Amino acid sequence: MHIPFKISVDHPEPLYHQIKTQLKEFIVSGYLPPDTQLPSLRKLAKQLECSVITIRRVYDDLEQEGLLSSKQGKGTFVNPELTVEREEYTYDTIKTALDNVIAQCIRMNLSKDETSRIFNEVLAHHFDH
Amino acid sequence: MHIPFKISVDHPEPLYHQIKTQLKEFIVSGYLPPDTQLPSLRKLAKQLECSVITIRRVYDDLEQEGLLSSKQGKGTFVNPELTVEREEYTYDTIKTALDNVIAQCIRMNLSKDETSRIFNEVLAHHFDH
DNA sequence: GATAGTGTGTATATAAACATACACACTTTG
DNA sequence: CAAAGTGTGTATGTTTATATACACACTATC
Repeated sequence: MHIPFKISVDHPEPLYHQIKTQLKEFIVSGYLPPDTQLPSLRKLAKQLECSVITIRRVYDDLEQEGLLSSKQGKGTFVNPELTVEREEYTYDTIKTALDNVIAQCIRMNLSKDETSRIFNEVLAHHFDH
Repeated sequence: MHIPFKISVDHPEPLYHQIKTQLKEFIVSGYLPPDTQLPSLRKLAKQLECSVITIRRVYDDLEQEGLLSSKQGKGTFVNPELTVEREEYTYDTIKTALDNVIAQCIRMNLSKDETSRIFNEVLAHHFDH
């Protein structure tokens, strides 16, 4: 299957971290429900144009955190017994991200109204098409 | 002088990049106007609890980009001849940041209304106190 | 003029991120 | 059953980020 990752090598954040964060979001949101089979290490590495080790790091980390379950010869699945506080995780994640952006706006002397204007512009662009 | 950097070692982004980005924002916004003297390498390294090399990298990079001007024995200053398209830079920077957060919201299946609600909550918290 | 403080040049070292490669054990497919 | 595909173990190597250290040239202060 193809997962719509949005990865950038120009991003200052390490690749493995970008992939891990997004994969986690797909899982927690329910986009990838429990028992869903993920692409193999080699397939995802190829899709995202990176090495198998990088993907392996992501899958290992998320297995440690209980989100994934891997079996040799079979593949890697979203943990069937996964239970997450979806709303809490979602809220905390987005709140933290917005906190950082708004701190950025303040550093750049952007007014509250300007901030809202840009936000609503970007929001409309993402949702109304 | 003391600059209100917001740096986190837990952040997945390299230190030098966090510092560079924020310093650039302070300059472009006018918070640090042209001809302002910045803290010395050693002072800022001490303030931010990192090595001189890291700060040097930031100052060197921003000097390459024309935002800073360094002179041996004197110090580092915001380039007196700095001209930036403040509004364009500000808009592009914030738009990109919000683009990424809203992509995150979509990955997590957050609705448009929920997204707006959290945004306005965080915005109020930053501006109304 | 001596001292303190400034940036600049340079070196060594460690840790993290990532690539490439090989081999093995296990499972699935034809 | 052989081949293809899966995760697991392991190794080597390169690049990036960062730390620590030293020395030098220049400027400012007392």
